[in-house]
Amino acid sequence: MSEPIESKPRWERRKDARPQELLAAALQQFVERGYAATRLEDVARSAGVSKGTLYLYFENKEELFKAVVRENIVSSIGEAEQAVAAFEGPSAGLLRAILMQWWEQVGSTRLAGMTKLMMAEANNFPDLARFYNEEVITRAHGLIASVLARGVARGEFRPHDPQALTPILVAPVIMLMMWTHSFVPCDPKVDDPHAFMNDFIDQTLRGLLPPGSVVP
Amino acid sequence: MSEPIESKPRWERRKDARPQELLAAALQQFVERGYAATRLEDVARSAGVSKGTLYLYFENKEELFKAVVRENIVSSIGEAEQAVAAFEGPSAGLLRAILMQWWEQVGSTRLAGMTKLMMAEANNFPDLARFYNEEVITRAHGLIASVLARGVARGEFRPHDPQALTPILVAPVIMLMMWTHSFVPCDPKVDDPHAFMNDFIDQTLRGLLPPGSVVP
Amino acid sequence: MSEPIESKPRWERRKDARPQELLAAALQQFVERGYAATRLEDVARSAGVSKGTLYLYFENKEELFKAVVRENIVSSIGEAEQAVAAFEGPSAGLLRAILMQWWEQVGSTRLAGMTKLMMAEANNFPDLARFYNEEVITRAHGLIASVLARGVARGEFRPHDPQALTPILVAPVIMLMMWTHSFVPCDPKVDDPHAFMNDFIDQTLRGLLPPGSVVP
Amino acid sequence: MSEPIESKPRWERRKDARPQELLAAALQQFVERGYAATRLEDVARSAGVSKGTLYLYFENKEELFKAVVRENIVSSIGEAEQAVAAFEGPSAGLLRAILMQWWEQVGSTRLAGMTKLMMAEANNFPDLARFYNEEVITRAHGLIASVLARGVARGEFRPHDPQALTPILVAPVIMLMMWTHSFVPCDPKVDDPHAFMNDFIDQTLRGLLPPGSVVP
DNA sequence: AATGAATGAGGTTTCATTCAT
DNA sequence: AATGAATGAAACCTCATTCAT
Repeated sequence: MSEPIESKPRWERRKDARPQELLAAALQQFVERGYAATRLEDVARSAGVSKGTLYLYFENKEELFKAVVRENIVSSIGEAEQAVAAFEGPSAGLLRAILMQWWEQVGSTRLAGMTKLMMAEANNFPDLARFYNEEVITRAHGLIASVLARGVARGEFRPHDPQALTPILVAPVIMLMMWTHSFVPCDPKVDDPHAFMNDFIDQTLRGLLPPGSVVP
Repeated sequence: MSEPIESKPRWERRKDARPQELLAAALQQFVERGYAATRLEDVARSAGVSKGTLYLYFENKEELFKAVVRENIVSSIGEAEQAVAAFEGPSAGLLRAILMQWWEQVGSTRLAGMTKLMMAEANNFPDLARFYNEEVITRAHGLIASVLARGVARGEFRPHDPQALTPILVAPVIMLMMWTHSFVPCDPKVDDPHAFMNDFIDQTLRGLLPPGSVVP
Repeated sequence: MSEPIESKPRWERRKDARPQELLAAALQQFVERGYAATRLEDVARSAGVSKGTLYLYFENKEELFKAVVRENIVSSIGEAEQAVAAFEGPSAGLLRAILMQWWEQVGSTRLAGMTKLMMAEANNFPDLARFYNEEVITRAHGLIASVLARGVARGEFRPHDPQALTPILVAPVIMLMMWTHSFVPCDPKVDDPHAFMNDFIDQTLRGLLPPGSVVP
Repeated sequence: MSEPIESKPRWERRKDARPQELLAAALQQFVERGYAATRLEDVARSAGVSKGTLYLYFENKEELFKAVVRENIVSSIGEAEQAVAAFEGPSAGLLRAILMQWWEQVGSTRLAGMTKLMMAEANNFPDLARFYNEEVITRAHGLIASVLARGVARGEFRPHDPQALTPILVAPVIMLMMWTHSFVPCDPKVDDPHAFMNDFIDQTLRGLLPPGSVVP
């Protein structure tokens, strides 16, 4: 919708550019409507080509979907991993920074739609699920867990098993993304994502206070 | 009693038992395939009846779905509301009880699939989303919020806005349900839901400690 | 199997044994909705019986329809025929009286619905059409034609072939009936049937003036 | 020209010819079976295409029907309106011409079946009825009324209200069309439509003679 | 390489008809 | 005789996929 129309004249498109344009159009449709409800005709039209052309590049709807997912899971996790490694200072700040960055770079962008898409369709596309799990989820969890472990090691967080706590800790961010792409249109219970993130981080850090400390 | 010769009737009259059987079959199919992908014929066959019979009991697919939700989920919430109203004792215990009950009656059963389904398809079925939001989400959130408010009022929880904290607090349970019906088959990161719930509740209650108290 | 070889005329079967209520209910539904759109369940409910009961009395929908038509074509034409035979006075008055009576006793009553029904379904039920044609149309036309012939014989109407003029003359009354049961709900172009009838008779009588007379 | 070996393609591309072919097939089916009873699959097969193809050209059954009406009937009325506007000479001749043309272009063709169909099914398809009333009936009536008004204005017809007389005047033509598609097969009372039309027009014009004139 | 007309299987819903009770 | 639960054959419409151009 907010995507500017490609202004290049049709006959000048380069062969190599085609698949990218198709994937971009498909991404938008899939994110907007889900897998089943996305009509290939809409994808084609939104990419400015005919339905038949899609089949020149992708065997069928399923393969197109898989290609979309693979293409768009270019995790910016790598950067985050480096940022964590280089960070100096209190772990609470690190955790806050990491989560806020996540929200800003992923959760509040179109990529959040991919997350929702994956949750919604993982069951129907097991190999995609495996792929996504390895490339994204496992690494992201590892990153969070490493921050937790750092906090524990430095005595800033209460002792706990970071691997176990990570999914719990991460859940609200993911839910916020999913919420935005599901129920918000019919009832925006969570109308201020920023406030949500702040409250969430506050509550989380309180829960991590080491024993013996006095609650502020 | 001498058994008469097996006459193998073309069909059987089971007026009273039917609705329950149909709802059970529908629940299974919906959870397994999602709303859009569930074919009424499959529901019917899985209940051992013909397609037409479904329409004797439910006006259409949407009403069938709503009936499944009402039968299984809404009723649970009703019980929980009563349990909360009748509860006496510390709010931490109440919160723990309510969340555990939720997990046991919904989260750990097939019903969890309904939650995942709704998140996945809410976008494409606004009427369903509205219904589910009103009948389930709003009521469930209200219930949790009331427990939080109770804790604040009794000085057991730190002061906060229960309406704002509820979605945050509730997120891990929902994520656990969604997880179960999406990525768990390919990588059971959360392999012990019970431990997950305990850790989650522990972390949550820690986060709710009132200011000035000493972290245990 | 127990069907006697003797082929009794269909429309004389067990007339007295048939529940009049079923036929009455069916008549109303057929007139209101037409053949195809009438649901046997509605007929049954409106007669206060179950769907199955209908099948105890009528083989199927088609036979029910035929029975309804046969039952309700009790032409009051007999009376009219006698009235015509006994009439003394100018033929214009006779024609006016006959047409007005037709409108009042048939056209403005529920029987008009039967006329429309027959026109609409004649093609799909040829034997009914034949039956209706013999019992109603032919006799009614004969009656009108006899009045025209009387007028010609007495020098009151211009010379013409009554058999040929009758369908022309009769058309507006029939159209008025059909109109009432088709387009009037969406656009009551003919909102005053009485005025319609008066204008129609006036125009008709003018058209019948004998040559040489001066138009009033 | 040597005919190439028959390759028998699964289907043929005929973009330009298709709509006409489909409309022709639809007209035939609608007239033959009625609106409700016409199955789009039959229309398709009768046009030599598949069900889906129909939907490439027409949004749904209703739009297909409207297109048939527009293509065949509405266009005729347009021509007639122009003919009336351009006509010079006595109004009796105009009226005769217009009615005869109507008979020849619509009444005596398959299109007459559409008129019958609309009368038969208007009740059950209010949208169709509204459409037909606006596009056909109102315009046709307006046309006739304008001719009557012209005759009155020129002193050729007796003074009267054209709006009121039109439905009366038009009835015999419509009845003739309906007749043809209902009872004629079982009893061709009206066996010579041309004679019918002539007698009808004669009778009508006689009825329109201005006061004081001498009946010929 | 690209098109887009054509296909046809598949989905929801309706309702005349059957038959166990 | 009466019931009404159950059936299943259509009917409309959609859309992934194919293929002649």
